[in-house]
Amino acid sequence: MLPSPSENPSVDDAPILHIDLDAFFASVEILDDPTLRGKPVAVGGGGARGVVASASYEARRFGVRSAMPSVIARRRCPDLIILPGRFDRYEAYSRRFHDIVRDLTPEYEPLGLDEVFANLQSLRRLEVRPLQAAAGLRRRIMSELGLLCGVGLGRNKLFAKLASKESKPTVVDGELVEGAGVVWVSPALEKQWLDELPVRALWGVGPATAAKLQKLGLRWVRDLAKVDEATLAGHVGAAMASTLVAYAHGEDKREVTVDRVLKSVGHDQTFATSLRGLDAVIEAARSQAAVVARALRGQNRVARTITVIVRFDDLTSVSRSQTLPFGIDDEFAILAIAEALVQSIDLANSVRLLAIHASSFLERDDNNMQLSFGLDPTSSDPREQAEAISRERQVSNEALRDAVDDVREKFGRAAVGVASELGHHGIEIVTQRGSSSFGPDEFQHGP
DNA sequence: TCTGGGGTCCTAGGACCC
DNA sequence: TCTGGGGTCCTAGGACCC
Repeated sequence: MLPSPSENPSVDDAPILHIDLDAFFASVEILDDPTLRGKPVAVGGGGARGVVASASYEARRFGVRSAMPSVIARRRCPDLIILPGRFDRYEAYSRRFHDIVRDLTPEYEPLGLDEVFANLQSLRRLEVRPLQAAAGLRRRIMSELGLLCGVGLGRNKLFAKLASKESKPTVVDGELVEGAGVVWVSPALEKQWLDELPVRALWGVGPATAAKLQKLGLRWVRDLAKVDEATLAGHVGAAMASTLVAYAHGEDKREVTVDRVLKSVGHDQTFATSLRGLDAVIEAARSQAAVVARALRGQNRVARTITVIVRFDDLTSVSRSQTLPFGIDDEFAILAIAEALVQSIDLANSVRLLAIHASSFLERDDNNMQLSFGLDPTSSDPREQAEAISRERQVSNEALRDAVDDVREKFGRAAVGVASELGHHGIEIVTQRGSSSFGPDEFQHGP
């Protein structure tokens, strides 16, 4: 599209690097099973409601793309091999990918499993040249992992990301066209790049925003550069307007953030056949609560907020959330709250998706302190330890029961027409089964 | 063609406190 | 008697990214 200058930029002209593994999930599957090489392969849900998460370039030649419904993908490519994801495997590759980036610089920020931004500025004194560093990364990722990737370089995240996209192979008329592998947006060419881009190419502009912009007659990034920000804000919100106008002028204040803090965990499940009725939904919530609890404990976090999301067959969604004065990480505690939230939702229509999310994290140790009211559960005195733990358990169960009552009071259980089924069912689950799960074995005190 | 599952961020309104 | 703003937290919904 655009000529890359033959210069060799310094870190000052190309401080930000973006690297993106090609067709990551599909490529890992092919590495693990070489008989798949050269065949159209996709990773994703193969069922009626599945979508493609990753497609090999062989599959892309048929028009298969990620986020495409599998039904459509199969129609375009009848020989498509759709594999379920093996995320443990992808995570293992991702860690090795990050290790290679870390050898270049510790100042990197992963996005998902297959992308990384890196800040090269600290390499200035080492006289590292960005183009050589990028080529070195590609060589190591190929020789050590067997994976292809594209690298973009630019003055900020905006240009680095646009450049890495440009570096990739593409499919033109069903034929694969090699990419450059490494692309640098020189500061002198920034304006030229932006002028040729549709608004949809900008980070944060999806289908909905693109449609709004289109209505305003804004189709190209160069159009956005001329628009009045206050007017735009009236249509897309203040934050979006401000970022879009900045991007259109080539400015991007986003930094490379090394240690992002996790803010929520959750589990979503789309059912092959939609669920009908409260019992079926609660049964599904039971296994989801266990998944969320495991994830929380894996992160050594407890969550104060539990959110339940239900999506109906017409794709409308409703959510209910409850914030507790204390954190939880136990599956029966999460289920007790989730169950009360589910009961507040009108389930007259069948449910295609159920999700449970946990957020507002506390450090587990802070939570223990809060719950044990000054007693030290790590005490060397076994009696104090036992009392602290039993206080914790009691407080948790009482507080949890109060929280469940809060949900019911807030939403009015009679209003949803399931009052007769409720009784103290949820609470009994908590006290009978929750007490064992709140027992001493479940607590992790100290190191 | 009919839309997953893991997340992040933004907005707007209401409650509450000072 | 009627009426302040500002700040923070919570909730519900929407949009977006990989």
